[in-house]
Amino acid sequence: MGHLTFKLNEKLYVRDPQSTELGQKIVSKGIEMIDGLGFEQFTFKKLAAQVNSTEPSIYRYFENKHRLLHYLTAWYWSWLDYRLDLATASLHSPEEKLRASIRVITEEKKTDPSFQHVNEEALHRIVVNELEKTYLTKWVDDDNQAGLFGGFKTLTKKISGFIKEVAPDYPFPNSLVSTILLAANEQLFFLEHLPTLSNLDKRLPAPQRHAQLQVFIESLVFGAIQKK
Amino acid sequence: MGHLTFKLNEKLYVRDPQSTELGQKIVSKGIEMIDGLGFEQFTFKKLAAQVNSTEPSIYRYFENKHRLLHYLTAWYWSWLDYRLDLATASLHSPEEKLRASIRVITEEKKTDPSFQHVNEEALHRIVVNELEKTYLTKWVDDDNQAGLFGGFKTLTKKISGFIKEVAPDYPFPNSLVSTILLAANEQLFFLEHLPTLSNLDKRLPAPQRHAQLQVFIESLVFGAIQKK
DNA sequence: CAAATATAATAGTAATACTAACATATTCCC
DNA sequence: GGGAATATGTTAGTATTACTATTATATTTG
Repeated sequence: MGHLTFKLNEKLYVRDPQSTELGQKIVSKGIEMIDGLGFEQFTFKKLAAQVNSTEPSIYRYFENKHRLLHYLTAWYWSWLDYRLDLATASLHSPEEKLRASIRVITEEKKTDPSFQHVNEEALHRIVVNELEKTYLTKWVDDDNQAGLFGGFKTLTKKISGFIKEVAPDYPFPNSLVSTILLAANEQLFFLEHLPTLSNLDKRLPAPQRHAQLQVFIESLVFGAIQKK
Repeated sequence: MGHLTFKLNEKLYVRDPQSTELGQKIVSKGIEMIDGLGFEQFTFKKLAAQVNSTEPSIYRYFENKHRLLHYLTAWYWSWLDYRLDLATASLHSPEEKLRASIRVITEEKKTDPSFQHVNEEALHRIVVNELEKTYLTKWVDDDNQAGLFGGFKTLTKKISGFIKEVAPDYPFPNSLVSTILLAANEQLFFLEHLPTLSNLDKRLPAPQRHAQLQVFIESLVFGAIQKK
């Protein structure tokens, strides 16, 4: 339990939070607090109080709260990538791998005992609610230059590769994958807050809802590439 | 020229900006400035300077800059809805209407002489860059209660209606429409800032790019509902 | 044990997102 | 034409945020 770590882009932090206890507390409490308060209400001052430290100490790990959000989403994409590898390792046909990818994307996210200090359920809610805030900023191009979106790109490329194997002539594999990666989260958001924009059923228990989501995303992917 | 107006939800503003000159200047300069600066860098103080007025005067029209963004996106959805009606009025088959809807969604947005005080090109860029900020907030549920997302819902429902006519058995018409409404903008954003996440070609001139976007969205919609 | 390193403590700044209170200008209508 | 209402302007102020600088104190390490 808690024996794995991801090597994330060094530009994501000032000092690697995995290397010290304070750093780990910043990450795990940071997840808790962003999940609880929402990103705009979350501040390093409040976080400092929760980890029994001070604002300047936190700034020694992350340039600002925005970079912390980047770090968390990058971690999330690495985690999905890892889960994708686990789910596809034993599979052979690209179509099976594609189907497994969609399952990984849409399945309910449960806390993974392989990673301490990270509450994946809370982290997934953060991704659903805040992901877009990592790139809808005036720094997108600089952040992209720095490689901060590498995790998202890696995952997109991997799934896109399966699509290319299944349907080599489909002209929009990357667009399709980036669309479903976002849509899966958007639909969960709409389900919660703007239910008329979705056909997922809030009254169903979580596993069924995620099954519906999976069917929806499959209808997009396999429909677009014409394999039913 | 400039002879049409939309009746927007009264909760979007404190005082109707269409009713006075200052109000109209706030809207048109607001569009210009949010487009130029980005939403976070845009402030009522800066806007006040541009319209030769003062912060408190602007607060008499909009509760805060967030509500102004709501107002602008609501206007945008009303405008698309209006263009959708124009584009489908003469059509008869639901499939044609659906195809026309996708064209309206994906086509290049040009300034519409029917509406003064609104630069639709700039407004579309704002929607591409800032739309999500209207709902990814702690006020979503209150804002939804107040009906601020009515425009988006109306448009979704209308297009969803076409889908239901074409494919009565497809279980996710609303999800499909909300997904493509967002995806069309996301892909334009990625094209500009994270091109590896898209297959649209930045080197192509705008009309062809929008044609590609249209083909991509058609592949999603007609693929999902199984009509090619 | 000294030196390096990490953290804490304190204080301060510019900008933001407002709000209050009051003055003035304009228009509406009797 | 005069008074009332309405819209706008003026000035000033507040709490919070997102930092930064400086100095002091632990703690680890070689």
